[in-house]
Amino acid sequence: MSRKATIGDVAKRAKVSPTAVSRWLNGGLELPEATGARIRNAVAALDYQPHAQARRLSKGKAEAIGIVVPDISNAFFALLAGEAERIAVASGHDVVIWSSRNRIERELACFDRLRAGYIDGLLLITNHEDDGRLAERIRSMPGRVVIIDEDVVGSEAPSFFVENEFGGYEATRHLIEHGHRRIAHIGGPKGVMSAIERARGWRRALSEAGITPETQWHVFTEYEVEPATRDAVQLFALDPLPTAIFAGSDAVALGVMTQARRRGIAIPEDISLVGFDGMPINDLLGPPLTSIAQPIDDLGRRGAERLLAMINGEPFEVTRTRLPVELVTRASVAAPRKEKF
Amino acid sequence: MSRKATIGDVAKRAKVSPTAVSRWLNGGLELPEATGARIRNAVAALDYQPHAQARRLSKGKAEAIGIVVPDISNAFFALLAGEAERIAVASGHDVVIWSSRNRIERELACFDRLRAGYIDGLLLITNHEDDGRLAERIRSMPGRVVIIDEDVVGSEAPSFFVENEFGGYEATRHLIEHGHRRIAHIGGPKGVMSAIERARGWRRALSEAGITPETQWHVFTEYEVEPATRDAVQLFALDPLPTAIFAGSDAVALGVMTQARRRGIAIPEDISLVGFDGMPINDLLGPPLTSIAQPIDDLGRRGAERLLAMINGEPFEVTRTRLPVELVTRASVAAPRKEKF
DNA sequence: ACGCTTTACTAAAGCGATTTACAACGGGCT
DNA sequence: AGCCCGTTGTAAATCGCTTTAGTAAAGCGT
Repeated sequence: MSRKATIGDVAKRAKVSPTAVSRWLNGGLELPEATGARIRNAVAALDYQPHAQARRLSKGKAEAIGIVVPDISNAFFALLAGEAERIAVASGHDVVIWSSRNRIERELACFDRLRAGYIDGLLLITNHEDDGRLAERIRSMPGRVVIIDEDVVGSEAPSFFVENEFGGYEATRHLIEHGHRRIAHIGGPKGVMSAIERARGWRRALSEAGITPETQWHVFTEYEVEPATRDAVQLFALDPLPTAIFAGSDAVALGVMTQARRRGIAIPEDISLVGFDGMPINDLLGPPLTSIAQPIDDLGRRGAERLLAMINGEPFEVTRTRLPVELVTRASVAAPRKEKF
Repeated sequence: MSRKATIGDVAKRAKVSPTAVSRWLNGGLELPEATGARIRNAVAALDYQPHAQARRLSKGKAEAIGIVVPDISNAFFALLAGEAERIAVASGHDVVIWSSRNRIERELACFDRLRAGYIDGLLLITNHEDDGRLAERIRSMPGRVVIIDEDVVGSEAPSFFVENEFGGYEATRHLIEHGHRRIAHIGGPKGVMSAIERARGWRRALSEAGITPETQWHVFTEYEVEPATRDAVQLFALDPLPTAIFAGSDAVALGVMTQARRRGIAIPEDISLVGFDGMPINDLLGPPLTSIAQPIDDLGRRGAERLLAMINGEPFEVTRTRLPVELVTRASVAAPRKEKF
């Protein structure tokens, strides 16, 4: 196998200078048809492709963006990343995906990649509370970072969230309308914006209905199935049991379902359940899961578009966009059992 | 914000040559503690990081691998890619993920990236029949490609598959043992190895039980929920209905479930169902889905390990490894209803 | 005091593109 | 004839790092 053709080889074959080839290929030089044809033929004959690294070094651009997600094998993030990837690839950028596994060191490492020029910009999706280091890194790279889905307190970057408070409110309203009053909430970690806001919506709906939640009705967990399964135990230890549960994400709802199944508690007959995310699979769960649907595609798309625009020179501006959510009713909610007094 | 520090700045500050800095940092030069400390301090003071593109150009390595999946937002591929990513990152490589959306042009484009040096190696996961172009590209880049999960006919590369035939056989045996005899199969596309092998296992099990499948019992679809939902219609048009269905993947089984639900057909009471993949979510479906579990993590891990080893100079060798599968029984299989004659 | 080895580094040549600045040439105008 | 200008290019610098091939100085044995 012969060495890969370089621009010099093409130039030699087309009997012009490398400069001419480069400029002609990149559209910076008009040449008579005959010369153009010679270059075109040489490129074809040698199957020439500009060397990625050399080009990047010269241009000072990586033509790539990074996406940091807590875990790419989580369907929600896979969906989000998939959409962002689609947008980025369409505009000629490569996409490097990192699973941070919620380790802040891994997230910080991605910023090193950014500084080192591996990528031109970063789409950041976190899942946990920042200790200040992330925010500092984000501020240090203005115009290079877009935040999606979950806030990083004190950061300054364009960000795209959903209406978490309203979603929590709607979910809880829906349960109240079905006659529930003992409505527990198992949500994301303390200190995380989405968890705080969703819980706030839950409280507001309860309060409007004249219900005062007991402290133990609110359980904190992580937005993953395993931890949620573990922490859901606290819900099932309540006496009396809640008649309904608002889960802070669909993954958390999956944890609740797992735990309910283990204990022979039927959903929705014994306990009603509402999730948050609106994953496509919800339709097929047992039972199909009522959930607050997020516009996942929009989050990914708009985040990616904004990042690419900034990379291409759109002025840096700190915006915080809220995208709407929507209640999707399925079969995991029913009226509570009649209680005996 | 000042310009990023270069190796020259570090050298100046540490009062040595750039060569010394480079070699010392890369472990190619032993220096007295005092000099080392000066460099270390300079690096820290300037917050120096080697420029990614320059380093790559110099070394002739991208320190990155690519992963091509049909669709990253499909949970199976997300799981696979996630595991491969973990391995690659652990060895200091970046991971570029492409969703091919089963368009062969997009897959070919990834090979251009490989040739252009954007990445050092490619982990290829396809889902469809090749027209020969993929195989040719793979052959043209020996030692740079590893194939996972699905064969590319005529390619020459290390590959990791699962025991599809045995899986199909086991799934069908399981149904036969429950008393089923009218067992249909809806599987992946014609011409795709996994689909052919799984169907072969299905046929063998039937044949051993003295059952001759009718032609219409075998429906072809794609390994995605949407197409499977559409094509499952053919199964429900059969008269008499099959009492059991072996689906070629869990996504296909999801399609069957969707269609059954629409028609008010109960699983497993009216029809039993077995899937293939063993996705974690199967536990929580309605009903929990019996399935042939693939060692997804192993596929991703071993594929990535092999690719990295080849990049690091392990001799190129065409191997085809088969990983074992395992029947995981859940609630989607029951005995067939008694028939009236 | 001489040559040899070891220590502690460095100069300069790449890597393969892009880009800036400039040059040769022919033709039209005055 | 001399000048200008558009066309058709080219030479050389640059991006920031790695790496090959050395060199200067110190140490050491005899």
